[in-house]
Amino acid sequence: MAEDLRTLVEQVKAVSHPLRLRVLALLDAGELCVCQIAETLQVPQSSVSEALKELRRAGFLTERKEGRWVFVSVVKKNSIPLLKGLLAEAGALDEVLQDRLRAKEVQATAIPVVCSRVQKAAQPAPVAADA
Amino acid sequence: MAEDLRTLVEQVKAVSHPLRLRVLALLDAGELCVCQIAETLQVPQSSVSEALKELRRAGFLTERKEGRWVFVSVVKKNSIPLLKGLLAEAGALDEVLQDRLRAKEVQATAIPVVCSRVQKAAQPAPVAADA
DNA sequence: CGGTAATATCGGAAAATATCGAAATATATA
DNA sequence: TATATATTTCGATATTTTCCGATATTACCG
Repeated sequence: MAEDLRTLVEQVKAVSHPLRLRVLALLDAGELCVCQIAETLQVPQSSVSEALKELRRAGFLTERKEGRWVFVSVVKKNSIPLLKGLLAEAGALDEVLQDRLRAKEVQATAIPVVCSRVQKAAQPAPVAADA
Repeated sequence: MAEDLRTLVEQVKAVSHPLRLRVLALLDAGELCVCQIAETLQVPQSSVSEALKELRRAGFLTERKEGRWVFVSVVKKNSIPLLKGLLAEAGALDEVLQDRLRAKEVQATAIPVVCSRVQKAAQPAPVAADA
């Protein structure tokens, strides 16, 4: 529960953005690490990182570090009525359900493989051979 | 219930703003006309009008016209989980409760008086007498 | 240590939004 | 019709946000 209007507005702002809401709704189905999110949603890793920063600031996430991986998940949402209502709606959306299916697939692959795939995707462009 | 992510984000955006959220929370306590809102919150009437426009677009308001006055109120909120959660939080905030008290006071005055007061407040500045 | 892998932060140009006075639109009433 | 009144829309500026490649940071490994 927010304690003032300013805080509540900040929380709302945190989810008033397609990627951030998508990430939140995705995580509501279970924890993922940053590169898994980037791969699932097919967006640059830095964008995911920034999205997570905002969601964290709003108090919507908890984290668990495992080596260099950061696993993120949604806080117990009953403590935040706003989250409960929001995720109830989001969880019913096709796009969100599809993201979750995609996440399942991503999870079937070993994390280091997923991560390196995300790194590769960030490369400028593989300038067709120099031979 | 929003039917896609884009729509849901638009709804969230509509309330990711101090004035808009304040107005929504205020109206949750009962209908008011535009000038009553402006007077209660002590903000320019055009700002209230713009705030209402966004809230309307999001589907959060219903209107009732009475002469030149427009009375606005919040839609039945159980149909929108997001609203339910949000207003549950907002309704507990001091600032919102105080706004509602102020609205009660404003409602004790006849509407035309309130409206003209709001109009006056918009004047540039009453350049101290010409006698 | 040096190297590599995962994540975070920065830079900064483009796009979006906020703000509020002024002008335009209704809607009354005389 | 003319005038006043309540609300909406416009205009123009200021501020904030978005986006993502490049770079920094952190953590592990040999």
